[in-house]
Amino acid sequence: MKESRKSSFRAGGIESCFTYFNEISIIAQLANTMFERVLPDEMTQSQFGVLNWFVRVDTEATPGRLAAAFQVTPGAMTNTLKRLESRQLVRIEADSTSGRRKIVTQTPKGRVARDDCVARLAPLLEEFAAEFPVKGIERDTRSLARTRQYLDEYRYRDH
Amino acid sequence: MKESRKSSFRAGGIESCFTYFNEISIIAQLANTMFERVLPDEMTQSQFGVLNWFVRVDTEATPGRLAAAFQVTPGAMTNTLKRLESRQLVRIEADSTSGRRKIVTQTPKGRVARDDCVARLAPLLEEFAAEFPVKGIERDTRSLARTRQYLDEYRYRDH
DNA sequence: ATCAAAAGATTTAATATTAAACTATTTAAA
DNA sequence: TTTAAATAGTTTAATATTAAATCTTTTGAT
Repeated sequence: MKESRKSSFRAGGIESCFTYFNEISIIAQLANTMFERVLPDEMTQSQFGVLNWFVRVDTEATPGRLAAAFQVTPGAMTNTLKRLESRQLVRIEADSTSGRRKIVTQTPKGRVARDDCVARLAPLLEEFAAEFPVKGIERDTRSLARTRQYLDEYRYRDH
Repeated sequence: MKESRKSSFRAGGIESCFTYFNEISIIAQLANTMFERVLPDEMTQSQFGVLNWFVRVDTEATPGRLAAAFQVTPGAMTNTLKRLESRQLVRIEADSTSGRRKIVTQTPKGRVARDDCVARLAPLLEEFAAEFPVKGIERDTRSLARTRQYLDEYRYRDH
């Protein structure tokens, strides 16, 4: 079971970047699994994400804006919103100013559900925060934000 | 369209960590989409991941070891391997030393397919590397590796 | 030696996501 | 004003993934 063998990207910079994105995607997967394990059974990450968005970003949104914010297809967002609506955690209404738009808002019940999720997530994050100095996390976050911004802009360039 | 409102995690450390994981998961999603766009149509990230694993880590593996390495369920890996096998990019054989294990290896054709993927990915990474100093990326990677390690160990603790 | 439990892999049913087709509405150019 | 193109959202068909059930083989306790 020998680990670590030579790679095949020629330049070192490329190899480093590849490893970098690799670590990021593994962390995302592990954190996702970890979070989903403590969320209520009927609540997925995507659903929580939407509920939390209404607290962190804005009080209302169109389905399209949410799809863009979470980088999923419009169809995926239709599905997520329908599930949230069926449990009355969000309200979906016609936009009076435009017949093709809809307006999504969070219901009080949705806010309660979101707060419950946050309460379940908090201990995990607290445990993590106890292990890693906040200063370092914040510095890393700033650095990650630059990468995120780069990728975000990249996808609107021509390719 | 007002962005950025107050959060609701009480402690600042928790909030910072939440933002941290949030950035990571957004990057993972964007990078994944970006990578999948340049990979050949019939090749998914998961499939490339397995092919690349054989170059980066070891020349043979059991399905279970691969499932663990990629943090997916055994069923998901069965599916991925069957698809790779159907295109003769990997070989799946019985393990002579154990009747319940199987041994997966990469075929020469699989290695060629992997090299082709790397060639397609390289320009993207090169462009990225040109924008971000390698030193910084490597420092961030070390930091991320610590987080990954923490999460990796976390899931084996009792909860 | 026997047998219960664990381990490795697969199958099944359900869900989430995507790409692509489609419907309806709005915009803007002729 | 008419109409072609663009925009917003939904639906559909296919795929990837998961959890749970199942099958087989191995391990280990007695």
